Amino acid sequence: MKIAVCVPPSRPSAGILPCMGRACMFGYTIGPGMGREHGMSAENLPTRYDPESFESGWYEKWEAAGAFKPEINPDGEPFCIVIPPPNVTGVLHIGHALQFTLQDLIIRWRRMQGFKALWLPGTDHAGIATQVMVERQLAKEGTTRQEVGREKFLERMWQWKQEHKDNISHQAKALGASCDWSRERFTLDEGLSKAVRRAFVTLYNEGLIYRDQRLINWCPRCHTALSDLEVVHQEQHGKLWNFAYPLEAGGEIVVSTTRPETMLGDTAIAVHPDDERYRELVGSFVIHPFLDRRIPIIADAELVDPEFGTGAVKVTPAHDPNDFAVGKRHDLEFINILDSEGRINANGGPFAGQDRFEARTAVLNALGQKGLLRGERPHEMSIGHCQRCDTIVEPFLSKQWFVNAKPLAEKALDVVHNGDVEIVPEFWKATYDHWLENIQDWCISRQLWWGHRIPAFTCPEGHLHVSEEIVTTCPDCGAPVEQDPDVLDTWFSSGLWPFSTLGWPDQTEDLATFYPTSVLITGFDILFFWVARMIMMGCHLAGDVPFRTVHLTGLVRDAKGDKMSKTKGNTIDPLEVVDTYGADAVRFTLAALASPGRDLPLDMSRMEGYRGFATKVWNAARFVQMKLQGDELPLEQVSQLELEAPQRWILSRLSHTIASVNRAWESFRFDEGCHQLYHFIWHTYCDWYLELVKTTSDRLEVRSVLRGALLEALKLLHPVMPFITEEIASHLGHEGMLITAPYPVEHPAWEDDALEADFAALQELVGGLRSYRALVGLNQRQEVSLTLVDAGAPRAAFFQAHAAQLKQLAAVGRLSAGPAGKHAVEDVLGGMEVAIELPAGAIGPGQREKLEKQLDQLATTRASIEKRLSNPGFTANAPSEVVQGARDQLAEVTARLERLRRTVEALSR
RNA sequence: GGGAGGUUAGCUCAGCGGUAGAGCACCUGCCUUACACGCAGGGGGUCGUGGGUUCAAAUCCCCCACCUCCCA
Repeated sequence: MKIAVCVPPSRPSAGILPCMGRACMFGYTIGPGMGREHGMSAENLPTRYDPESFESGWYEKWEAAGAFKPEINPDGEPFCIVIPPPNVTGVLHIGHALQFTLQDLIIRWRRMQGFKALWLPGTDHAGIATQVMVERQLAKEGTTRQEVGREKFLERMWQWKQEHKDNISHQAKALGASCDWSRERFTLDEGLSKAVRRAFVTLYNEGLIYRDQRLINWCPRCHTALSDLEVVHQEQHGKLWNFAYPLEAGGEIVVSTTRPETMLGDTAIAVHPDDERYRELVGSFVIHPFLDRRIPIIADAELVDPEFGTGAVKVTPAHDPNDFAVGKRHDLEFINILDSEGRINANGGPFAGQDRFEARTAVLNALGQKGLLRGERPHEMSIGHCQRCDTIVEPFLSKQWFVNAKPLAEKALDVVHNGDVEIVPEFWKATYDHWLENIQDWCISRQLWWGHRIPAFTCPEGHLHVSEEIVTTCPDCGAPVEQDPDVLDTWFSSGLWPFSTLGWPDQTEDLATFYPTSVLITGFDILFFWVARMIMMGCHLAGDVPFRTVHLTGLVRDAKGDKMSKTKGNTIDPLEVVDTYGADAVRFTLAALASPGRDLPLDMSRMEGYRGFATKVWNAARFVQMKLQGDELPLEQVSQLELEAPQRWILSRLSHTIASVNRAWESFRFDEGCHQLYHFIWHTYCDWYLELVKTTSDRLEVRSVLRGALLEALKLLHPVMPFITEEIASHLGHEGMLITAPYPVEHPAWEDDALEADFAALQELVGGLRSYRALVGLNQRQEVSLTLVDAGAPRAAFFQAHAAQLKQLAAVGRLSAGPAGKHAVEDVLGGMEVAIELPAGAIGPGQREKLEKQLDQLATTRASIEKRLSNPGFTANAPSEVVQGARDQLAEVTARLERLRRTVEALSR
């Protein structure tokens, strides 16, 4: 294959229409005075569309040409997308393929429009998730990370990261992702780590990051704190137990609990202050049945609902968020009864060493033995699980680092309200607002090894120093210091991604050029985790919003609409479907299914259908190629000649299509753009235009339009189907690659509504003729005679002039004007009265029945229009064009009714 | 409990104030020299229920039902 490396023309800055005068616009390099011949050197397109044979080749050519780098359009306006970095946890799934497709579509479109377009790729270290993977690997080898040691363990992590990162890049390339790999980033890169340290220190110095002993979510499996967002609440059938605490003064008080084992940490019993039943007891004490402890009875209106259970509540400040607040309010003792594994610690007395669930049973048994159990009943409750390993999380008292999120959230709310950041689809704003308005402080420290080490240093004296640079000795006392062993929440570094990847905190050229970035495309499921935090961090640290627009996509689901998951086994491997259907079909399918704000039920039959579309394009191109002689003119030249109607018509349709496709991309209506492309190429260009010109395709201007319109359509399609469009264009003698060709722009001069109306009439006439042919079972090629009854009608001349096309499209053997023949079917088609001469006896009783059914339908239609028109309110209030439309329609229906009735009557004789 | 989205042809979804659309599936003819991953023709919907606004409502407003998701 001939490889032409495109040297892109310098173009005016983006947003401005590319110069129409430039000869290379339509792919030709035109020397002085002479169009260079094309096409003769290009090989014929193979008969079979075989995506595998050319896809990877094109990717290499694009990359070799530097087409993915923004510098390819040095003078363009900057346009930037940073990739939502896939986790290095594993391989990409079809949801990534969706997002890669949409991002690539937008970036290719903008690049072709002349923008200095950057799509910056990268991956995320995904702290817990990845560490869990490697820990599992170690477990299989019969060891643990503690045994291996921090240093060796991290080596394993980096090894894992490298393998998976390579795999991810490979998958992205197979999909055609045109990202600038020279700018690829990883969240643990030195530059990004520096950004993390700067962010941490800055926020710390501003008082927005602090360390505190608080109740956090603890995963006993991962041995780490989690943020609230990383806890997944699941409804579960539990039990509510009642048991009695003996009163110090004799008697008992019965409390209800879903977690009896926590009674080991109880430091109060709370009742409602207005509750008559317990008023006397407030201020007295109960005796702990297993531990040597007196526990006060307190009154708290906030915690206690007197209607619920017995109206008395045990209070465990160190193991329940509500109780924690009570503990603070009443200055209670905070007794931690668990260790980091979720086992009862020494504070649990006789139960020490037992797992939390064993302890539950043991405590219940012990209560039973002491005769303190007072019954149980089923209870529905919501239990928090670790997002990564599904272990039940434990509210746990622990010293952690937090971000004071409220001040950051306020700004993040502002920028969305005032439009600095646009959220698409808009309805997500409500969810975004709600979350930010109720935001809680964000626990950012993790007891993991894989991540950014917290830049905090402490000496044995307890002096704390937070510093971007490594501290070795305490500036206060000179003692050696130790760095905080913990790492930061992955989302902390992800929150910096749009600017850390561009070089922040250094004031790099990329940062100056591309920040704020233009668009973020990501799934709605990480709106809080990531999108909101990027906005908070960007506004606060980078001084501006991280992106102008965020487009939230739906989730890819299986054909039945179920969520994909490995356990269900309904996941789809992007590489596998690319192998089966070709990357272009996969991309087109995903983009066409991407209706705003909706999930994408992915049915393989859709994929097959769009592979069919790719094949259609391929075959259309083969047809065109067969007609070419090598001297075709570029579209801009040929469109200035006196063209015949079919050529002017396809250019008019093309221009309208170009306009709607651009509009669709502009508004993220990927579905709409794809449907426009599909319809134009298949149902306009192939079904009608190719058929219209089959008899005239030897002429230069016809061949030129045939080729030129196809090339324009290919450019229009290129952002969705980059490979096939590139491959075909090269075979049609297009000079230079489509990836850097100017994106088509609307040509108002080509648009001709009157002509389109004529062609719509022609299509209706052809459709009618085919219908009658099918009605009587006439072969599609068997000729019929057509009479234009009202020879003076304006459209008669148009039809007469296109007798050749009528023959080609509807096998009209003889076209005449004048009165209808005796045995003709009369009808009104394409806005004029026509008579179709069918072979004698073609219409039998069966056909007559169908015609009569048609008559009934027409009569019904007419009645409804008449009803509308007879309403004085309608004629008085409706816009005149609507009323006129109804009148025209009535006239046409009436005319058809008369003609058809005449036909049926004639048949009856 | 709070919030968001959905309910349109067998399936998956567009349309969101002026005569019900697409793709796939289905039925009937066709290998018409680009394409059977095709060509042509066709059947199929009281647009979730009930009210209201309007000359006109799938489309706007209200009530309800059911489904999905998020937050607590």
